[in-house]
Amino acid sequence: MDELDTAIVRELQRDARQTNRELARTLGIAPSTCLERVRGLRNRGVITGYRATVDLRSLGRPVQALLAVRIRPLSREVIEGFKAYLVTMDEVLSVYVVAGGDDFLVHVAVGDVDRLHAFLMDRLSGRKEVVDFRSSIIYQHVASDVITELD
Amino acid sequence: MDELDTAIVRELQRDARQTNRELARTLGIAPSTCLERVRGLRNRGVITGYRATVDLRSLGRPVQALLAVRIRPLSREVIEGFKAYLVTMDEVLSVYVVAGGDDFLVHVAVGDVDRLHAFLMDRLSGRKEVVDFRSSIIYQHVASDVITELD
DNA sequence: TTTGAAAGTTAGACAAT
DNA sequence: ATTGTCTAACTTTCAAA
Repeated sequence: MDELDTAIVRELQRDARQTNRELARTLGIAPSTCLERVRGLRNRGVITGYRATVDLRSLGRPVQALLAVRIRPLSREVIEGFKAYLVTMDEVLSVYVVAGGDDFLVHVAVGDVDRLHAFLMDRLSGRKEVVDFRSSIIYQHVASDVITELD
Repeated sequence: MDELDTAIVRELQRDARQTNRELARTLGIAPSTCLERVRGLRNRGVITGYRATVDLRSLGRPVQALLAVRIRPLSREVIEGFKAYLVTMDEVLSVYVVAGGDDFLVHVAVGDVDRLHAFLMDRLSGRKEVVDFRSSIIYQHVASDVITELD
């Protein structure tokens, strides 16, 4: 991860579909060099993929919530099982397994509040391992699109 | 958003760097048609961008946490100001403005626990509007890479 | 809207440095 | 590791259906 790698990672986070030539020109290196670098970053697992980002509203899912869930018993099996269950559901965008008061934080997006309620009642509260949960409506969500090394 | 648009959005979330020809072949349409569709989705704001995803560990940021922050007063100005402050900091990956007990949930990634502590003490607890916060270490974070319409 | 064909551009491989 | 060159593949435009 020298300066060049850092710049490539930054640029491809900004726009993953720019051409290799364009990227090379930005960095002031030959396209073939650039291609080699990008391949290296991909192979070393620094770059893990290339994804289109979408507008949840356009997909008919304007209502987002964060669910703080407590489960018991706190065994590896139960945690993995519940996590696996969560990620199978289309409503779920993101699952955080956390320390502290809560065990899971689950980011969901649905069509409306009724569907959120239905999700909580029909898919969550019925689970044996779920002993408690709170749901918080998300008013705004901002994600930084370029992640860099620190310092 | 007909069936074709849905498929394009799905495919480009899976792999944003596949060629237009490849995508067209998958969908069974002509490349020129495919290009037109993709442009449409981009212009209509359904697809908001194309981003490389990165491995936080490779960027030297293996320690993640979720910070639940309460701020006062809860005015639009203070909320926007605090949010703007958060997103300027490289440690911050994501900011959720939420209803309920907490006002903000902040996803951060840093190099080690010392730096997490330093962040909390030096950048967060000093702020006038922050009346309380809890930090939870994230053991695991799984994000679904393909977001679809529901039902 | 969708398409095929044409023209211009790019990706990817490779030998040389 | 980086580069220029080469060929095959690709993108993009546009006239026609």
